Amino acid sequence: MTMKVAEPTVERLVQYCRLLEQLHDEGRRVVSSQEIGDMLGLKASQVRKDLSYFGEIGKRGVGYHVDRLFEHIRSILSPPHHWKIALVGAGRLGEALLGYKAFKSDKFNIEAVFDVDPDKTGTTVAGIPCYHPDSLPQVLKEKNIEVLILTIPASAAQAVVDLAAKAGTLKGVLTFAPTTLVAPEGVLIYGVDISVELEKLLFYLKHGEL
Amino acid sequence: MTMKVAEPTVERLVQYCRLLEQLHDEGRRVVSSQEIGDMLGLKASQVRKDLSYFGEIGKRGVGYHVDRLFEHIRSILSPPHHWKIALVGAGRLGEALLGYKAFKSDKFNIEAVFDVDPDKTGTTVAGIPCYHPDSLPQVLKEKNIEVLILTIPASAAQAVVDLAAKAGTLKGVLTFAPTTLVAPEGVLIYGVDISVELEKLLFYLKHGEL
DNA sequence: TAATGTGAAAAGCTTCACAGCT
DNA sequence: AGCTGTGAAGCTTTTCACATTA
Repeated sequence: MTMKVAEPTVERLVQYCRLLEQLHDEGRRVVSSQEIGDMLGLKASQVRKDLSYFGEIGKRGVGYHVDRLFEHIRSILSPPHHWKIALVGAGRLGEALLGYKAFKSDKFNIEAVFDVDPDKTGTTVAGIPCYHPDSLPQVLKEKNIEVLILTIPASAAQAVVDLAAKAGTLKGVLTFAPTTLVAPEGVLIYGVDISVELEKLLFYLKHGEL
Repeated sequence: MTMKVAEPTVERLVQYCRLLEQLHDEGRRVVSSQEIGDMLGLKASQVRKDLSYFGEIGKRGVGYHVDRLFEHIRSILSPPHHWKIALVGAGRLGEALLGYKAFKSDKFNIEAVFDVDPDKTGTTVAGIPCYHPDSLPQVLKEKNIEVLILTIPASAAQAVVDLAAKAGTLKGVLTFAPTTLVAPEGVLIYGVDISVELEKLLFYLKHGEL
C-alpha cells in the first residue's frame, strides 16, 4: 500500500505508537481520541483525522482498542523491510547512539561502524565491526547497507556522503553534522542539528508562545 | 521588540545565521537571496520573505551585506540575555553534548551537571561541577539556572522536570528522553527524539517522496 | 449516550509575480 | 539591469461541526 502521508502526520504516528506501547504495558484496553490528545498535547480532532487516514479502526461510542491500534500504526510505519544501517563516527555521540535503548529495534540493525581512529578500525565497537571510512564503498556494497547515520564533524560530512554513494546501495542518511549536505541522486538526507534545536528553544523562551 | 515568528521561520533563521558566519569567514561581503537559497535548499522568495519580516535589511539591485545581515539575525535570535543552563545525565550522550563544538556560545553557558553516579557527583565533568539530582532545586536556585538539558532515560525524565520546577527559576527544558513530558506551569518543553527522527527517515525511504 | 469519521471552513505557510529601489 | 520587498494566489495542515454508528 502506498499512500501520501504528510510529514507532520508521520511524526505524530510515531508518537501514537510509543504512547500505545506504554498504555499496553499499563494494561489499558481502550483509549479515546480525547485522551490521546490530552496526553500528547494535541486536539482530539487532529488525532481522529490522523488515525482515520488508514481506514476505520476505532469503535464509535467506545474509542480505540489499544493493541489493535498499535499493530495497525506499526504496520503503516514499518513495512515488511529490515533496514541495514552503518554508523560513521565512533566518537562520543556515535557511541551514545550505539548504546541507546530506543535504537534496538526489529526494523533495522546496525551492521557496521566507520571511524578514522586506527585504535578502532579492525576491532569491534559495541560488538559491531569497525572499518576505516576509506572502505565505505566496498563494505556498503558487500553488506548491502542502505542507510547511514553520520556522527562526524561538519567538515567531513559531505565527503563521506559522496564516497558512500559510490557503493550504489545508499538510500538514506540521518546526519547530526551541523551543516547543509548536498544529496547525491537517489539519496534522501535527513538532518538533526542539536544546536539548532537548542537555539530554537531559547528563541521561544525569550519571545514567549510555543 | 516582540513579534510572532512561525516555527519553521525560526529554524531557517538559525540556518541563515550559521551560513552567514561561514560566508564571513570566507571573506564574502554581499550575498543575494538566490545564493542563500541555493546553498540551503530553499526558494529565493522564501529567503526574502523571512529576512524582510524584521525590516528592510537588503539593498535592492545588490543583495544583503553579509556582516550586517548576520548581526541583524543574531540580534533577533539571541536577545541581550545570557542563558544559564544545567545538563542532567552525564552519560555518553551528555558527555558528547558537553564536548560538542557548536555548544560553545556566548548566548549561554552550562553551569552545572547532574548525575546519579557517585563517582561523578562532587567532582567536575568536562570542567563543570557535578551534583546529585536530589539537589536540583537548591543548585538551580543558587545559580539561577533557567534551562535544563535532559540526557537521561525516559523513566527518570518526568521526575527530574517536576523536581527542577520546584526551584522556581526553570523556564525551559530541552529533552532527549524518548517520552512525552508534562510541562509544569510556566515551563516550555522542547523534545528531540533521535529514534523518532530515524523512524521518520525510514518511513520516507519506503514510501518515497520527501 | 458517547465517541468516531469526515466534508467543509479556517488557519498557516510557501510561492508567485511584479512594483520599487539602487 | 539587477535584486529586494511584498500583496495576493496557491497549497498544506489544522480545526470545526455534525452525521453516524456501536
